[in-house]
Amino acid sequence: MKDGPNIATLAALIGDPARANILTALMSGKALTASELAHEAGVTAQTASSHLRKLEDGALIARRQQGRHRYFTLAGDEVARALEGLMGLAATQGQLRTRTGPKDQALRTARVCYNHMAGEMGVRLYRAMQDRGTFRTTHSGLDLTPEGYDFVRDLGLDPDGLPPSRAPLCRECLDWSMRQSHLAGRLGRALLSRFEDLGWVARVPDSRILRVSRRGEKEFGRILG
Amino acid sequence: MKDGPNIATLAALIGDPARANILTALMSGKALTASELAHEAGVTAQTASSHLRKLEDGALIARRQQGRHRYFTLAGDEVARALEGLMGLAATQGQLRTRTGPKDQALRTARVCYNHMAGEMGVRLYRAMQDRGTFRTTHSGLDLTPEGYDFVRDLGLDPDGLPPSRAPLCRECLDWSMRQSHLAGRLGRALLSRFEDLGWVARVPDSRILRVSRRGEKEFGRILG
DNA sequence: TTCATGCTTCGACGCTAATCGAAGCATTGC
DNA sequence: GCAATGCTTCGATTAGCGTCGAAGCATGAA
Repeated sequence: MKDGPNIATLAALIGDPARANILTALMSGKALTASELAHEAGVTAQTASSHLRKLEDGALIARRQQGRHRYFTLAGDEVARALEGLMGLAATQGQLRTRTGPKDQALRTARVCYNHMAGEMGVRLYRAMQDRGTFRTTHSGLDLTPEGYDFVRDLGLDPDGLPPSRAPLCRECLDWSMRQSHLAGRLGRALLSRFEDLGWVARVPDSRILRVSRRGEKEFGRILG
Repeated sequence: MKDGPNIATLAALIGDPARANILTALMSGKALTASELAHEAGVTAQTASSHLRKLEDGALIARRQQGRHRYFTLAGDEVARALEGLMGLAATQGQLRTRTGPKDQALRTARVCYNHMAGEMGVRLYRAMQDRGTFRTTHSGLDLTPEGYDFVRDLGLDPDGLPPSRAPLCRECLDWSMRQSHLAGRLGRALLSRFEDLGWVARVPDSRILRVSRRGEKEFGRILG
């Protein structure tokens, strides 16, 4: 048999604890330096350097030199999606790192998934948008209806004016904590960015947790009906 | 940081070549014996036994004793989905096992993805169904429209009479070769089964390849317009 | 230039885990 | 009961890889 793509080397690459920690840290969407990642992974700089090299060779992360720092990010959307997939499976098996502490609860409420919003807030928002007829499925994927355009414009975003990229405008992303989809794609990214600008949510430093402000609570409550 | 589920142990479990081969073989959806899997993985029976034990402890596969044979299957939908996700990422990186040989081509045309149809045929079918307005998105996921019910009934299936399970009726599954979605879920499973009964497609032994019969070509051509 | 910072390379150590031969249990068939 | 088949357990070997100390190399600051 041995059909299909070779997943062994890829999975082995993710399968080391230090590298998994690095990748998880990069799921915040931020670019982090080698030293920061070494600290996240709990290993020395030398060891981290070796891991980063392997991850880069495996095309899971990308590097960007800036001065004497080297910033690393996930190589792309595809990588983030596969990682979220693994997290989803791990979560169903109770393989949670922390035994549902307060931090875990905060993660489930709202968090960053690479560059869009995930967790309960993300899923509820996506559901509310669906119930308003924001989306339609076409053969090329998820698309905005005219009502959807209005909804997005009301939030102060122009769907046609988003920064172009290879990624689709709308895409579903399976949420590991909710076991339902939330919104990803260029629109998902733009929405999170917009919510931050509006001060509805704020990133907690050194974490993927999103803190929802009082104002955010109110505004989301209005949108979610 | 160290937020979220522990993906390292899970990925490490998948990351061994022998175990990856075993899991890939089980993606055919069939239940295979320990000896068959040992052969697929290219290791001796003892080694395979050790791997199977680990996979079972990791809740990736399930065993079923039958006489003096032990049959193994994937533990569920979730596992198949995560594996397909990894294959998707691996495929984008050109990590194909066989360098696009004839076998690879056949896999891309039509194959089994756990229990539903994937590859070009699967994606084209799903697209055609979408263009006919077969589906609508609700907050609980993908659902059939009245037109969708008619479409499925015309194929000789009763959507309400499908075998019950925890899995949703309709679900998207990202196709690693096409980079687009095909249909999974209980309906996806029922459709593949129906196509086999009708003789439109047939499984190639010891492989995930689906061979489309002449009659199948004609009928699919009719459906796909 | 000189020093400090950030990262990488080299080399050596240690440990985990994959592998298989041989033996041990079950289950089935005769 | 006895032999054959299918699978697992045990034990020993081996190879690979993660790890870190020490040194090397850039870049930027003083």
